[in-house]
Amino acid sequence: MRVFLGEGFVEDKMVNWTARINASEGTPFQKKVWGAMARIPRGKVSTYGLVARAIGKPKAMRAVGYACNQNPFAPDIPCHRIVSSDGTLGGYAQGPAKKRALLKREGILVQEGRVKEFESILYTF
DNA sequence: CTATTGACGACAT
DNA sequence: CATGTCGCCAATA
Repeated sequence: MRVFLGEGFVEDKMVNWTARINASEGTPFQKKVWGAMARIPRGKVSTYGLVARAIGKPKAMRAVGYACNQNPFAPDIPCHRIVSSDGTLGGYAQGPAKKRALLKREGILVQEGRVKEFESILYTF
């Protein structure tokens, strides 16, 4: 099944976020980031750089981080599943403990600041 | 317009 | 493994 921009998952259910994202206050760039993030399934993680690549702006990983920080749909649009390129946790608006808790609830463990089995659960779009 | 700020990343040391 | 540097980009002041 092909997954389109704007579609994603809440829990395990596929949801189309397009209308809500478009109606939000975000800038065009932020809306693209949120739409891409929404596709990351439960149990997987991705990275700031991969999201940047997925929206056609491969060098905008820092700006992606900023857009994550502004995500008004968290945690349904799962910005907590975005981690750093080396598998370390990266930041979170509500603090690293919250990010770890959300991931743990999805079966993703963070040990010594690094996502367990990072390479094998990486979502690359 | 310029300057500054970040939930970054690649590379050097 | 741990820092530091530099490049990059969107948002903001």
